[in-house]
Amino acid sequence: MSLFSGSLDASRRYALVAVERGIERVGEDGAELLYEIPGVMEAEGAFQVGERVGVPLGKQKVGGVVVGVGGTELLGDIDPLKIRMIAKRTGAMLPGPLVELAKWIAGYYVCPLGMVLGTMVPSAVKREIGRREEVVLVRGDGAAPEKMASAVRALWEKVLVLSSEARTPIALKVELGESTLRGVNKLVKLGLLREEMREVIRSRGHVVHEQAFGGDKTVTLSEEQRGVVEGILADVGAGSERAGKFGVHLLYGVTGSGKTEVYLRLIRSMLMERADASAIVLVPEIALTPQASERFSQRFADLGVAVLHSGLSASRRHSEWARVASGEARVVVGARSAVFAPVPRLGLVVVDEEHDTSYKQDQLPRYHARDVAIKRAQIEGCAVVLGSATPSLESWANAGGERHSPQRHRATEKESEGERASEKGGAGRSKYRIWKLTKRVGGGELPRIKIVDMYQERQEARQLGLRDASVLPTLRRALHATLKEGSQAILLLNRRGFATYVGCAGGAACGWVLVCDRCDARMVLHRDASLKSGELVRCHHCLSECIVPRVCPNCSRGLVRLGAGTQRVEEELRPLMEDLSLGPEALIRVDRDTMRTAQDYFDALATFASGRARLMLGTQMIAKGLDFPGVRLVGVVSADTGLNLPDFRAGERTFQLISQVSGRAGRADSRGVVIIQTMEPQNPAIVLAAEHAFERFAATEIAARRQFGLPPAARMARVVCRDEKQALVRTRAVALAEWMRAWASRHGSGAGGVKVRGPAEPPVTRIADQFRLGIELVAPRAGLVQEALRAARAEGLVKSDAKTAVDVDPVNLM
DNA sequence: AGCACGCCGACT
DNA sequence: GTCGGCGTGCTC
Repeated sequence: MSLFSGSLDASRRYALVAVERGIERVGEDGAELLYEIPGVMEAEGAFQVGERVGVPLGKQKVGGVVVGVGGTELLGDIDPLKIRMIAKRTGAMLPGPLVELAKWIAGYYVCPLGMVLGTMVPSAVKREIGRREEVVLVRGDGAAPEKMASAVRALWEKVLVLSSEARTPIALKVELGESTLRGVNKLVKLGLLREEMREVIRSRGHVVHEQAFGGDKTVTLSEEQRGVVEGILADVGAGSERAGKFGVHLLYGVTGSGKTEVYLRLIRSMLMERADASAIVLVPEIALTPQASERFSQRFADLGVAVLHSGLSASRRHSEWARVASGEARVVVGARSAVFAPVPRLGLVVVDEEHDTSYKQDQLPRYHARDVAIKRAQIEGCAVVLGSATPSLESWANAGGERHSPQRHRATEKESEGERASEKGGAGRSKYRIWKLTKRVGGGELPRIKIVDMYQERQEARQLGLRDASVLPTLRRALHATLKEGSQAILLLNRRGFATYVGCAGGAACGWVLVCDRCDARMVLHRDASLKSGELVRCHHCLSECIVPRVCPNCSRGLVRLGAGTQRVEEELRPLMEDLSLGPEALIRVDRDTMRTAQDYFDALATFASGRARLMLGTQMIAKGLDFPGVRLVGVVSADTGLNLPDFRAGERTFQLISQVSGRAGRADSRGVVIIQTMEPQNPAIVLAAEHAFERFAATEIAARRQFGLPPAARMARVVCRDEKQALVRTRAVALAEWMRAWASRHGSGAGGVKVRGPAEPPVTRIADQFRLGIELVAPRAGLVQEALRAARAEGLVKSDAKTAVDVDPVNLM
């Protein structure tokens, strides 16, 4: 407590601080706490909104961000005696627009402001990792004395030619061409140079070695690319007074059509035009490959590039953050959280592979980086470019993609026009501008995609004596031929482990299946050479592991290992590699089990790029990112893994995954081949993906979503209640759903209002001993959904605690 | 995150 | 009557 507390002094300064650890009261105001600014701190420099501070909260000290500064008027009805002093200025600072963005996120995703601000600051920055004080030399005010040794005078003359910025003694020595510090020290003694302390972020931590991939070649743009670049620049108002206008641009370009080159040109133009501006490029984490980062680093070496990938050490992360904040690095390339890069002024945002679901954070705050990027661009007044070969249906609908479609279906035409008018407030104008790249650069053709029916193929396999094979005859023959001719192949199976489950050999007669004792899910069998048994089962939900029993605990029969994951396919293909006289290194498996660190992943990609590996087998990790010119064949071992999920986006996901992985096959000089194994050869998601018919897929899918009142035709939020006691979840979920329905009927139900669905059991009803029940809110406008959630929160029915999860715009149905 | 507060069951 | 279990709410 201050010595002077009690005597209210109008000259006191206060700061509203949003503390990082959850203060529940969410809402327009009241969630932040008021602290007094100590006079001595203010004297060092005025406090600003966005400054990160340490404050006492109860008995501990916590971090928080200043969201308001003022005098006694901030006190309101708070007892002045309760107000404590800010304990520390951390030196970290969020630019004003980021604080505004945080407020929007807190409102939109219905979570505490402090939590949002807390996630905007990387933990390496909070923990001040790599922060050091070092001595630097600056030119003093004193004049050179009359009497000076000639060598010293000569040195001083050299110093006067240099710029006046501060340097470390060593740096100065090197710059002056001296071999020792002797001369520099002499100048300090004479008072010509003055010592000062400076704070630096030193990162000595290891940097992930980035293999050379041939680097960046400046290419000439195709007609199409040039049209897009010029069109977007014109829309942004480049070259005019109003350069820097907000606008969302959806760049829909087939795989290999050179979207990246378009981003590069746009960034160059925007940053040359506005010398104080920076650009942010978001990519899915897994696509943040050395190849991609090298391309940006080389092209923008003059502007400074910060690449934020998961392989960075904490100190490096901190120093990159500082470089971005200072404007030293004006191009930021990173995954989801890079949308919070503290650039001094934003000139352009690019969201590559905008449909990618990894942009949605699955923990609090559950934000979608693409949508946050759009909001940030709106706040800062700049353009956003969303790029994809398979745009999310949300973005496609926002861009009015259906109307631009050349093969619009006559059947849906009338309906969609009518609906759109009401959806877009009657104007019928699209929120985003759409730009298309329809041709591959260099004139390459899209790969030929062949669908094979797994029922038929299995029969053939049995005749050939291939029992329980996952890679069936057609794909097997193509793989054999491809490897034999010296080309490379990629095989996708979106399932880790060896077998998807373990069951009783008695089959239906017994029915026993090995399930997790803490979750309502089957356990996945993984081979593990380090164990005596050579295998274990793991729950992919709670990560618990156990040893496989020898016999069925129910009936003592033997056990069978059913369903194939990447490990089993790897084992199945080893003999094929040997047949072709290829060594073990020719086949690499890329999934979360083999790729523990970013370095492992980069090494694997480098091995494949070098041609030492000929076949890359993996999960969706291998579906995006790199271009490997040697790849002639892409195989999808089972297109059905995602198709049968109880998620209304299952078809969309499958379409995207097939399109993405197909894009890896064949480039400029040779047409690639893609073989898709499926049990549902008639499924539209697969058939249309095979025909490269995104626009037709989107049109039919959006029509279906509209019919069922699902996104993008509506907006959705989910609330999942969790509890150890099943009865308690039910009570809470039912109470919440009933309250929501009552609220909805009071606030205009029917087509224009909020619809409440559930409570309903999610696909996995129990995870880590927590029973779960979900409630869905659906409304034509996002604002309505939030209004409903906020009202429920005000009632105390919804909290962001361990027992409740609120997810606005969910991308997977948890 | 801690920690005080308070409501309810078990025991001196 | 009191002790202490833990579930709930507050921290400027």
